[in-house]
Amino acid sequence: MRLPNNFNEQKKPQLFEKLSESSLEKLLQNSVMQDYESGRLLVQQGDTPEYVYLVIEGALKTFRIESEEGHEATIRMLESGDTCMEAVLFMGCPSPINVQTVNPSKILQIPERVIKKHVIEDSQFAVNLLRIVTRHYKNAMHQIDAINIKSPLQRVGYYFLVKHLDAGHKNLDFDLPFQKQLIANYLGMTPETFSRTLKQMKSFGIEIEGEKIKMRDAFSLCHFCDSDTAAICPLHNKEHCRNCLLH
Amino acid sequence: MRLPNNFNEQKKPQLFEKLSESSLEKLLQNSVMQDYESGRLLVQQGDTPEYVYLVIEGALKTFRIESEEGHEATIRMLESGDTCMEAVLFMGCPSPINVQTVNPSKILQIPERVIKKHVIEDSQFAVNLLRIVTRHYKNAMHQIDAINIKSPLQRVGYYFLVKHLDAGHKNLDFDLPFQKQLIANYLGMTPETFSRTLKQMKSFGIEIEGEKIKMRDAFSLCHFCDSDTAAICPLHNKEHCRNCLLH
DNA sequence: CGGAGGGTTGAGATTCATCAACGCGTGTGG
DNA sequence: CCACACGCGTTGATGAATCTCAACCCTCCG
Repeated sequence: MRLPNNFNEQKKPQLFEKLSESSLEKLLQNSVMQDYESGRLLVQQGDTPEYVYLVIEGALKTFRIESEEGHEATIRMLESGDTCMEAVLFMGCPSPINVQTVNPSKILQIPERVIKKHVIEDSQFAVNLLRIVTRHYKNAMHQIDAINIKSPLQRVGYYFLVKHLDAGHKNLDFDLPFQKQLIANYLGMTPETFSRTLKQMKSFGIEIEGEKIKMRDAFSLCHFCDSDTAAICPLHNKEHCRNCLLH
Repeated sequence: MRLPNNFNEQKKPQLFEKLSESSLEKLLQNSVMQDYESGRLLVQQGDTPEYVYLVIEGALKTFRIESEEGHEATIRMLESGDTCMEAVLFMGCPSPINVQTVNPSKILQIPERVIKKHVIEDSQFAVNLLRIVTRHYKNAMHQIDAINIKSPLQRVGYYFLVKHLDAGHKNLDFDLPFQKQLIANYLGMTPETFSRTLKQMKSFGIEIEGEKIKMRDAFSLCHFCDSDTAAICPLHNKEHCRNCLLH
């Protein structure tokens, strides 16, 4: 079992970060690499969790379904390098979420037992898990307040800001990593309102062409910043962010 | 530093669960017990996290504030035995949340350094933290789908169901543990709609008198159950839940 | 060429927030 | 002891915002 080189070179907390060779080997030896077609349901609400899923290539979404109408609420959207179900393993209950591929995907699956055993044996691994789960939790908190108290415009703006910082703050262009329907649902709105909101973004100096996003300048998205995102932004407090609400 | 006896006798995952005497002692020796009046702000968005807070008596809420209008989004409401800021410690960023007392409270504060060091030294403690954080995350996921795809009636119903199961499924009566404003905000609605929704609950056999909730029978709330809550319900699949949407 | 899926646009309906007023219980100060 | 103010909860009328439904365009693909 081998992973692509420089698979771990990302800024997000990673499952295998700083693990010793032997520790990593133990995990990989008991894991399975698998290919899936797009739209494949890997986990259903109510299933007992069996694996942690690590996306090698492709994309997944995790979501909940309401029983009556069948409406979906997207919890997370995962790209290459992301994991899911690590948190669910430790909840001690059936899975509260569905997991589904949204593209053809290559997935590494690590069995539940292997993970639980390894947490006890390797405290670095435990810390990695803690970092990952808390990161998820942080995003969830942002989602909650976004849906509760932010306007659609603010939600899209904040989403763009995060994507922009992810892409490196020097790039004034970036791509939407998922199809618009999916992003819309993740942001708690219909595709229609998402589309309408995108047009409003023009007045902030943001041009949208298909999935390409182009910012007029590096400060176009400052308007949507908040205190815990400012801490990540390399422009914060160096040159004063023009529209920053924090000032 | 001593804790009340049988402080650990709860079904929720607890910070000090299964710790050895010496391990527990190390934690408590470096902690501070403090009393606060109601309404005291313990942590602000943007602060660097300094403590984990364990509620001995009283109540806290954690919430986020939107910059423009000052609207609040409640993330969690804590009672005696609950902790907060454990997750934030491992996010590696300024606190994304505010923490405030909603009652006069007695709080045990464990410094950040003590926690981080102890996670490495005692893997049982690491697992405890994982359990707690994943529990929070689970609740956050429920909040997200509640606000996204559930009607106010369903949100209140589900909230009641959880409180009912918390209180022990044999009790047909239980109390609202917080003031209605707060619960309303937690559920992502105004106090007005919360009040109006409470009246609708009567048609499901739920009587509300002030903060007292009285269920007509043990199945009154089955209508609001979902797959991951059913796993906790002692009535599930024994006697078939009458209105259960899962069947 | 035709169909399917994603995205956009428009018109209408619904729902919840907003605003305002009131009742009620409590605590306070004259 | 009473008057009053205050906070919380409730109720009603109004309006705005977003969802819904429908039609249309586009691209991709068989």
